[in-house]
Amino acid sequence: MKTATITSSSPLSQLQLLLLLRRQTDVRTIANHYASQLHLCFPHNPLSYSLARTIHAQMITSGFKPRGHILNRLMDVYCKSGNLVYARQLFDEIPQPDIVGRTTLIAAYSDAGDPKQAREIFDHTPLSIRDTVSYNAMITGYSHNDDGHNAVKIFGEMMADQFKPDNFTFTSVLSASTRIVDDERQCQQLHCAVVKSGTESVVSVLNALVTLYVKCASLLSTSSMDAARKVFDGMPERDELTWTTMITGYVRNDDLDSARKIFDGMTDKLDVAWNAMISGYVHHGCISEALELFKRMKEDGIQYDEFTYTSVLSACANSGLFKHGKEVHGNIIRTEVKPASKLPLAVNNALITLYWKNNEVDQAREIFDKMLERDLVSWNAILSGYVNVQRIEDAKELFNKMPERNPLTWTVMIAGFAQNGFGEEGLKLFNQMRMEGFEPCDYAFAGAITACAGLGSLENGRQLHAQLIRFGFDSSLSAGNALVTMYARCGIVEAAHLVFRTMPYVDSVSWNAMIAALGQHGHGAQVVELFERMLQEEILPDRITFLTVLSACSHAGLVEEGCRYFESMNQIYGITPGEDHYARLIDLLCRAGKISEAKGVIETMPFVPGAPVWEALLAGCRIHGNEELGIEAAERLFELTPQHSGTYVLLANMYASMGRWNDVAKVRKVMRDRGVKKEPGCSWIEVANKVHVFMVGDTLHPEVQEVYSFLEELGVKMRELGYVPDTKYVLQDVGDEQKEYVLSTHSEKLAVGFGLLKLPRGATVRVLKNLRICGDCHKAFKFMSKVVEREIVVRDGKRFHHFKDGECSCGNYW
DNA sequence: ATAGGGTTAG
Repeated sequence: MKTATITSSSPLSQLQLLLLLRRQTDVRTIANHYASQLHLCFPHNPLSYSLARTIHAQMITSGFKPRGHILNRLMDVYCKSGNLVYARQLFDEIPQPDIVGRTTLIAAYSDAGDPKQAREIFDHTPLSIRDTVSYNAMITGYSHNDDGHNAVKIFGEMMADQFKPDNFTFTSVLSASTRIVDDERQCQQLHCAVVKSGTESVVSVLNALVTLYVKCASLLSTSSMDAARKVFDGMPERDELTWTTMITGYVRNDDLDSARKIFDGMTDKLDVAWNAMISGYVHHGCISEALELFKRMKEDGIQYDEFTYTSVLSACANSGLFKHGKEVHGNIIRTEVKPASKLPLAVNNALITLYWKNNEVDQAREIFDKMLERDLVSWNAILSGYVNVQRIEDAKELFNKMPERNPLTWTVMIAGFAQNGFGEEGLKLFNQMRMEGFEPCDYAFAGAITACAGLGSLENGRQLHAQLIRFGFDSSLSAGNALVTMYARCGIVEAAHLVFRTMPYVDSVSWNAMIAALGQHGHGAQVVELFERMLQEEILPDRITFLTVLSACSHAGLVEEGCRYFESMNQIYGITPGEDHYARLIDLLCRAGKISEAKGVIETMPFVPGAPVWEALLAGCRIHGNEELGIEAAERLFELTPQHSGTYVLLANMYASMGRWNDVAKVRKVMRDRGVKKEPGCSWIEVANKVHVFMVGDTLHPEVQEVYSFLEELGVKMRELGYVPDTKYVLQDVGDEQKEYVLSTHSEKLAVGFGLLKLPRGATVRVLKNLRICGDCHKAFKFMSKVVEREIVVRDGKRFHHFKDGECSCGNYW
C-alpha cells in the first residue's frame, strides 16, 4: 500500500524524470523531486530502506550529489534502518558536513552501542558549528550506553563552552547522573543548573530530578528524600511516573507511612502504583496491609497483573498464609485465559515457593515440570523445596542437572547439606563453589559455618571466620548468628559470647543462639540472666526462645523459673505453647522428680499427647526409676512410632539404670523381633551414650555419683560382650575431683576414646553432643581398625561409619 | 516506576 502511495503521489512521472535527467537542466527540480521522494521514507518503516537505496541509486546514475537536508534525510533513513555503514559512506564523501548530519550520525552510533565513534565525530566538529542538539545527542548517547560519567563530563564541557542547555539536556544528564550519583551535592548542583536555565517547570526535567534525589536517598539514606519531596510538591503537574518514583523512594527508605501518604494522595492510581505499594509492604513484612491493598485494588476496579500476583503470592508463602495463597492461585487460573503452564514465569516461580513452603514439594515439582519456560529462579526455588523437606538426594540430583547456577544455588545446597548432617559435603561444596569462581555471599558463609558447627570442627570454623572478615562480611547478621552457634558447639562459649557482643545488629535469632549456647554448656543461671536482659531490651521472645529457655532450665534444674516462663508464654507473649513446649515442660518436671505433676500436665494438655511428650516422660521415668509409668509411656510410643529405635534404647536405659540387665536384653530382643532398624552393633553404645548425654547436661545433679558407678559396671559389661566402647565412652576414668575437662575436638575425643590421652583422675568430662565425624577422624578410625584388628561402628548424626580391616562403609540409619 | 528464588536460632 505504501508503494502505491509513493508512486501515485510522485511529483514527477518516470518519463518526465528521464527527460529531465537527460537534459540535466533543472537541478532544483530534481532536488525537489528527491526531497519529496525521501519524504515518503518513514525512518522506522522497513520498506523505507529499499526505497532509499533505489532513490540513492537514481541519484548516482543521474550524477546528482546530495547535500543539505536531502543528504541528512538519506543518512537518517539509513541509520534508522540499521545500515550505519552506508550512512557513514555518505558522510565521508561530504567535505564539510553540517551539524544536522553530524548529529544524525552521532545519535546513530550511540544507538548502535558505539559511543566511541560518536565521540570521534563530535570531537571533529568545530566548536563554531556545534549546537545544543549535538551536545544533547552526545549526553543522551552516553546515558543510554550506561556511561554516566562521560555524560556528565560532556555536560560540564557544554556549560564551560557557554552553550545553553534545554529541557532535553537536563532530562538526559539527570537520568545519567542517577546511575552514578554518590553524593547529595551532585544532585544539588544539577538542581541549581535546572533553576538557572529556566526549565524548572518542565515535567520531564522535574521528574528526572525527583528520580535523581530518590536514588541518592536510597543509596545514602540521607535527607535527599526531603529534597525529592520539595521538588515533587512544587511540580505544576505530575505524571504517574513521578508519583510511583516517590512511593518506591519512601519504600526503599523504610518509610512506609510517607509512601502510603503519597499513594493515598494520588487521584488516579495506576496499577503500577498499587503494585509498588503492595510490594513495599511485602518487603517490610507488613503482610496484612499488603493483602488489604490487594483486596481494595479489586474493589476499586483495578486489574491485577503479574506483578501484583507475584508480590501477593510471595507474601502468602513467607507468612504461612497458604490457604489464602492457594485461593489467589485459583483466582489466577479462573481469570487468566491462558493455561496454567503459560502463566508468566515469575508467577509460576512464586507458586513453586508457595507450595513447597506448605510442605507440598511434589505439587511444586508438578508446576515446575509443566512450565514451558524456566529460568534460574525456577530451578533455585524447587531446589530449596527439596532441601527444606530434607530430600537431600533429590536436591543433589537436581543440583547436578541444573543448566546453570549462581551463588544462590550454591548457598541453598550448602545449607541443605549442613542442616541434614552432611557437614563435610557442605564444606566441600563451599570450596568447590569458590574454585568455580563464584563469590560467596554472607549466607553462603553462614551455611558453611553451620556445617562446621555440625561437625564440631573448630579449625575449619575459625578459618571461615577469618575469611568472613577478609570478605568484609564481619557485620553480617546471619553469619554472626551461625558463628555464635559454631563456637558454642565447638565448646568455646566465650568465643560465642564475644561474637554475640560485638555484632553490630542482633535479632531474635542471635538472642536465641546465645541463650542456647549457654544452655548447652549447663550455665543455667546465665541463661536466665540473658533471657531477662532480652526482655528488658524489648526483644520479643518467640517459640524457639521458649524451647531453648525451657530446656536450659530443665538441664540446670531451675524448675520454678521454667514453670513461670511456660506460664508467661501465653499470658504475656500470646504464644500458644506447642507440643514441643509441653514436652520440654514435662522433661523439666520429670528431671526434678515431679513425675506425678508431669502426668497431670499430660492429662490437662489441650491436645492429644504425641511422641515427644511420651518420650520426655519415659526419659524422666528412666532417671527416677518409675517403672510403671515408664512402661506406659513406652507402650504409647510403640503405638505411635513403632519403628523408632530411640524408644527401645530409652526403655533399655531405664532398665539399665536399675541394673536389670535381663530386661535390657529383652528390650533388645523385642526390637530385633519387630525388625526395627537399629544401628548395627550400636545399641549398647547408645545406652552408654544416653547415660552420657544425661551426664553432660546434669553434672550438678545428685544422681551423678550413681551414674559414675553405673558406667563402670556398664563398661565392664560391654567389654564382656565384646563391644568396642564408643569414643564418647570414657567416663569410667572419672573420679570425684572437681576438675572439668571439655572435649571440643574430634582428635581429643579420639585420643581419649582409645586411651591415648590420659585424663587426670577426678576430671569431669564433657563431650559435646554434636561432635560428628570429620575427615581426620575418619582416617584415624580406619587406621585404628586396621592396627587393632577391630570392627568399629561410629554414629554420626543420621549416618553410620563402619570400619573393618582398615576399610570403611558408610550409610544412613533410616 | 512495580514482581519471582536464599540464611542464621531448638
